[in-house]
Amino acid sequence: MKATVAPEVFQQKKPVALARWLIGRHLVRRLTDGATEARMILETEAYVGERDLACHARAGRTARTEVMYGAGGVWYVYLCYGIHEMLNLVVGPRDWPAAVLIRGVEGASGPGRVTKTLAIDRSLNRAAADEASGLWIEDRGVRVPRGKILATPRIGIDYAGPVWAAKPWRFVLAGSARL
DNA sequence: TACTCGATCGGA
DNA sequence: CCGATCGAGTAA
Repeated sequence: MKATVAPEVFQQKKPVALARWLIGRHLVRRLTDGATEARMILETEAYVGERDLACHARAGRTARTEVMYGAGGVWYVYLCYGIHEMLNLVVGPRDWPAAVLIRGVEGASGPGRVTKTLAIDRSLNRAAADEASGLWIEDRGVRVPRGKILATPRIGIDYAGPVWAAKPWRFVLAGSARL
């Protein structure tokens, strides 16, 4: 079983639920030589709207965050620490900024490693999550029991303050990453 | 235009 | 524990 996930799925106003649901789905990349590589998603984080002080959209609409204000189903890729490309999937309806950070896939733990491993960079920013862009999500029928998905606070966002830093919006397939 | 600080990682 | 490395956001 293999099915590209339709963009509408990511337009639901449920970033946290979508972040959890993405665990067990596959991130699929088509390389320049035409070959495709699919890796199961093992770790994600949800960033939820302008109120969420950990979310880039806390600053409102800017050149960088504009992509998050579009309808879900497109990629938001940005450079972090001047070194690492971070891959996010924009989620939620139009004018409601939210995204899910892909923090880990099979064989690559950590957001910077995910992008490096799959040759993902800012050229994919604002691109649709479909086969035409060369990077998309598939549901290959893997069933992940709810109890196998752990929820923890998000990583590296202490600047957001104790309330937002404590939100359990990071999801990890049990045993696939450190807590 | 100047300055600050990262949704991280690898090496000491 | 620390340095790398650069662009977005903010203040001026």
